[in-house]
Amino acid sequence: MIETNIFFSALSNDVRLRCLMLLVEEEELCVCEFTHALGLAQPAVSRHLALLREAGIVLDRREGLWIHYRLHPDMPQWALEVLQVTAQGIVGLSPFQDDLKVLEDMPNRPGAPRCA
Amino acid sequence: MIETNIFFSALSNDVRLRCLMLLVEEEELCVCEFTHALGLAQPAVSRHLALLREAGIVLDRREGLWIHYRLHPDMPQWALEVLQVTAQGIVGLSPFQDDLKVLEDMPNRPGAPRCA
DNA sequence: ACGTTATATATGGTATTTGATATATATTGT
DNA sequence: ACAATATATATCAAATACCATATATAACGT
Repeated sequence: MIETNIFFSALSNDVRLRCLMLLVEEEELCVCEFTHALGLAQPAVSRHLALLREAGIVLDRREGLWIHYRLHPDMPQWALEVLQVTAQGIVGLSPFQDDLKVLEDMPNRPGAPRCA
Repeated sequence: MIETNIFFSALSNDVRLRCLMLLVEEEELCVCEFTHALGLAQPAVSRHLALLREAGIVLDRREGLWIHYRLHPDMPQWALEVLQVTAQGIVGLSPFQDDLKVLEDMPNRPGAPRCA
């Protein structure tokens, strides 16, 4: 990822920022976990994740039917720090706080790293 | 400032991000310094600064004919950290690096805190 | 090969953002 | 009161982003 305007416009949408805040906390998530946590329709989530992927902010990995997303390991250090600093600042606020709670209560999570 | 989408969409424009990166380094600048450093028309700069003001990211202060802008002191800590981390990451790249150099070489700067 | 599940892409309508240009406001000096 | 300077706002066309809905793809089990 190179262009700062693409990076920040990616963060400027609520749905995408909520997805990223979840990824800062949760390491790796599949689409069904995002749709469950955010309470949004699958095409909406998928389209926003596609934009994050094209921006180089997330990386996807297919495993059977599931596609797992995580923060892109090649993201510049400053961009990762922006995400982490933002998460520290807003993770206690709505709707981000609720998203995490809903995700943790989700039944039958696919890969489910247990949330400490 | 409260809404994350307003904050990040403010940063998603090149002109505004360049203004903010200058403010992270320079403390306080007036409009003529922005227009000189960025090489843009006054109305363009003024409108972008207005947007930053409405978003609560900068604060303006009139002194005679000049209007000085600085980072808003009431900005949430995490937002300020986002700006600082971003500056550390990109201040060495174009066009941000050049903006600073052009500003330092500007003749007859108004308040001009000398740049260390 | 067929159905099912998980995810992706396409489409169209509407709203927002942008850049360029013109005009307005506010302050100072005379 | 007038001119000059610094800055702000208004306007409009073009581009972009957004949401909702419909459709397509890809992998798996039978």
